[in-house]
Amino acid sequence: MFKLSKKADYGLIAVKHLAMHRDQHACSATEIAEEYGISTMLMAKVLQKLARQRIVTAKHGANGGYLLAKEPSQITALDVISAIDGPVLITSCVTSHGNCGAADKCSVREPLRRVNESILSVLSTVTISHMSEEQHEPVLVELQT
Amino acid sequence: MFKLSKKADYGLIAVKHLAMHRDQHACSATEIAEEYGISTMLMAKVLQKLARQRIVTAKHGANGGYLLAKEPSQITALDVISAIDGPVLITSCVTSHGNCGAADKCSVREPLRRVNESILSVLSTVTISHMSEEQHEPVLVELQT
DNA sequence: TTCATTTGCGACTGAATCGGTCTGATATGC
DNA sequence: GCATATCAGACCGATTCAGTCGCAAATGAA
Repeated sequence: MFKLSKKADYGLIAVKHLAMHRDQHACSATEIAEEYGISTMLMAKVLQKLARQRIVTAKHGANGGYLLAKEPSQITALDVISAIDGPVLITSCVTSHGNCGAADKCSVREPLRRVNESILSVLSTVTISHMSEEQHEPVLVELQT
Repeated sequence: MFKLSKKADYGLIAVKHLAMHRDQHACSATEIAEEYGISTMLMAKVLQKLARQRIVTAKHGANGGYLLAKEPSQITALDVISAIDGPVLITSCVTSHGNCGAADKCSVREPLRRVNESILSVLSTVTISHMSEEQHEPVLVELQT
């Protein structure tokens, strides 16, 4: 529980890799997968999802591969994670079409919604360029308790 | 992914319920379960885990039940969640006995560790009394990017 | 002291999710 | 035309999760 899926994990690795190698050649799924010892098939799938959400752009054909579609500072961890795993919702109650049967009785829905907001805020504060930098300046995130 | 388990969810509901009924009688698992339309068996299991982690205290026997072991302001969401689901780790890499095979190659481990810290910080800032109050004062959480 | 009530704990099951694979189609450069 | 890539969806096995059951132990009340 409360864990990133491996696919999302691989997505972050891939995007960071692309960020470090940009303005160079396009990186193929195979290239990235081998670099980090990850299954080629799986990495390909992850990159496809990232491409569909326009986080990376794909170049078909020989010597093709993937390139970042935006500046690393414009891509947040949340972008990558939700591109791969769908929207980040810490409880099933929080979903737009509230399907939680006990919704009317549930007393923790609203507080959890606020916790969810805070986590989204954390994830969208961290960008790929943050993840590549060495220095780590603290940032303050406002949290509605 | 990135979702609270239902058990953790129920745990928060139960603890909040106990917070609202404290200084009254001890609440049995059955009582709480029925109040929110949750399986009695499952709620009992959840409360047992909370008792084992000394978040609630159990009273055996007839008219027994559970009571909060601490002040609601001293119980954080993180306490409840990790009592039920174990430590909160957003990736398997982050664990103490780093079992991630590609650990040495993995370039996102350190950044994700910091994101994990931030989430822990959010979860441990929100207390049960916060979740019971109506007013929601913003709190600033420091986030190491 | 007997009995109903309630917690404690581990084993178990069915369902859902997840990691990972395979196949085939399509696009592109040489 | 062929090798190299991406694209899309079906597919499977393993793990995890929600929920159940049975039995033991503690406690209060009759």
